[in-house]
Amino acid sequence: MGISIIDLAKHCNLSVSTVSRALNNQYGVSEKARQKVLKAVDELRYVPNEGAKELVRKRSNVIGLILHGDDYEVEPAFLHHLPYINQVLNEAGKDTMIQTISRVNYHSGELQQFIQKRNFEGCIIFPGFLKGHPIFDDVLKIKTPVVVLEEEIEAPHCSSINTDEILGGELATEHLILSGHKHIGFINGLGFIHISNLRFQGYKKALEKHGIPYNQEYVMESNYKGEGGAEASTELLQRNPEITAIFFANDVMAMGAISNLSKRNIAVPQDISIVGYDGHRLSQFYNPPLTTIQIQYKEIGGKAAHALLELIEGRQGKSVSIVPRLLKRESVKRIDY
Amino acid sequence: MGISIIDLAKHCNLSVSTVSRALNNQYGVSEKARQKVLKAVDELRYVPNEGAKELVRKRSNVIGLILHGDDYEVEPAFLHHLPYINQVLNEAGKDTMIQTISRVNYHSGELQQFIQKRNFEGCIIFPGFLKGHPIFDDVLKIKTPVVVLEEEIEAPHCSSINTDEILGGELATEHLILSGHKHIGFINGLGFIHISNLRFQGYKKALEKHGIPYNQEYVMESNYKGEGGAEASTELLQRNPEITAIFFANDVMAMGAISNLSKRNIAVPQDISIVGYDGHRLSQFYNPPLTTIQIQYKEIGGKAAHALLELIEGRQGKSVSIVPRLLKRESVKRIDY
DNA sequence: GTGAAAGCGCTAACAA
DNA sequence: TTGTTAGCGCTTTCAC
Repeated sequence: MGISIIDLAKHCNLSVSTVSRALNNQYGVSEKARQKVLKAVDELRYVPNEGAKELVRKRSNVIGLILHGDDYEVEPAFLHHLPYINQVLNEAGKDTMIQTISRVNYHSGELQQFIQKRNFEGCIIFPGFLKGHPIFDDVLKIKTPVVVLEEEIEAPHCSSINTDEILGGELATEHLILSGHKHIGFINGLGFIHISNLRFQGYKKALEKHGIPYNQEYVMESNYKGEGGAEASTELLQRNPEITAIFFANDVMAMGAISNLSKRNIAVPQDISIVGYDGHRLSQFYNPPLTTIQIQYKEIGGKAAHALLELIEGRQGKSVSIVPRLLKRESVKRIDY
Repeated sequence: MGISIIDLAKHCNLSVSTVSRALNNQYGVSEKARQKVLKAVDELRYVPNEGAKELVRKRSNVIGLILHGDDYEVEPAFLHHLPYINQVLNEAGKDTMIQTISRVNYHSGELQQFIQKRNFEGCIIFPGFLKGHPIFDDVLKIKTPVVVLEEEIEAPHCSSINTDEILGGELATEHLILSGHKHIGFINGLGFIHISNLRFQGYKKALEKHGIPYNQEYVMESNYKGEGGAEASTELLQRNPEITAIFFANDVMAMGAISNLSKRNIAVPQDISIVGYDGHRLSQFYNPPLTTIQIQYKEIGGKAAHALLELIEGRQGKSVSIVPRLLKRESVKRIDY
């Protein structure tokens, strides 16, 4: 293990405490001593051991990033936020540690263990844990600051950052309505996932706002996967040939559906209009470029990181709502009636 | 800070060292004492402080994951490997810490600093740093085990995991040739990125193997982005209308191109055949499903993690080559001539 | 302005 | 089998 503060002190003919003070920019160090220390740091390539600091200071400067670790066949949602969050935290001088937690085999208390083990100053729980997952009970039991992404939580030591999913569903559906569509299908993701319900609510809200009767026949539940989108849309259109547009609860299902429709010579947007949800990086290069709802990953990441920093400073938790944007592209056709 | 080993010892009427031994499953502890300790751990919810262990053991159990941190407009390549690597490492009992390092403003010695600061047992350098980046010089200067992804490096304390990119380029091009294409364009990514050259070599190798003369006019360099792929393919086809197939050095450019061609009523694969590279998760749901070269992210991640674990155990570094696979889908048309 | 010394939580000699 | 103690690298009283 490299050289320690003791080596540094010897090299400078100073006491350890003086060196420590110089290193931490504290008062009560002569300019001469300070310079001597700084010079020695350079010469000896001294790097302070954060672990040792942590032990005495009782704060670690480490943030735990809690990801689910079950299967990555489906693109894990956390990947979109991760780099942005990490970058902001790093810039604020925090180090980040990834903790993979099982969605299925979680045992109560696991979160606390991870926090204590590495003495996390706070943590961020990434999307992927279902509402009602025991990890959220554990979050309420502790006092360590926690920021939860894409999930509501209320406690003084917690903040949550949520996209306004209802608005997202509404924007998507309304865009279809304003483009002249009357018979609009909705293919939702898994019903037990919270955001599915919100996006669904948005769909209904838009219909109502524009005086279009809600038809249960036009709604199907799928699985957020490409194949699922393809199957569901096939069935939906077969049963309801009058449908001219479909809103999918995520981009992947929308893509799966378009790809599949195309094989059967049903063209988008000529024969049917499609709106996705997520604003996936590749959606703009889809064929046709996909109209979708943009989730603001960078904004969410930044706000999440700052919210955590605030909690660590001692401020009260809050709930932040992020406004999604409609990205108008080419998968929707304007129709006259 | 929770309860310490001293509290535990008092609670058990045992000495700290006995408790420590019991906790670490060491010999020389009576069954009775061990049980007493284990029970107390449960009751008091004792969680050992890893930082303190680290200090005395001089090994941290922490792996540094080195990511670049400059811009994430383009999907960062590291995201694909990250969850797999992290999962294997976590399962092996290692914790992982993310360190974001600038590609542009790197100053020599930065890597060592990060390693010493948190006492990393080893680190993994993710793709994104160019060949010749000063971080690789630093890697050679240290003795801490390092695994480098998608970059060659040779030293006893280093291992590197590389996709056989030449083979990838060859497979892609050969598939086109075997489908009857003679005039095959290649749209490469940025020339100063190492993998670009390798994929290009693979392209030439396949041509040569099948006796098709290499035509420099058929090759263009773009930027790995969707718009770039669109522009380059437009120009390429304009200048060389006899081209019937294009191999793109990544999926995103291929998608950008297809989307753009489609607007101009050039259909894939009817009018032109396309092969991408990467095996992006969404490529199978593209319209049409994209024929591409699958990079084995999971395999690479797993091998990288294990390679690092081996280095930490004291074994010599090695270089692992991963074989990419051709995913035959529907963006290539078989033509007769 | 500086130094001596205690102590953070833990492991690992060494003694008993 | 158990206990005592030194010490990992650092910060922080408390004297001087």
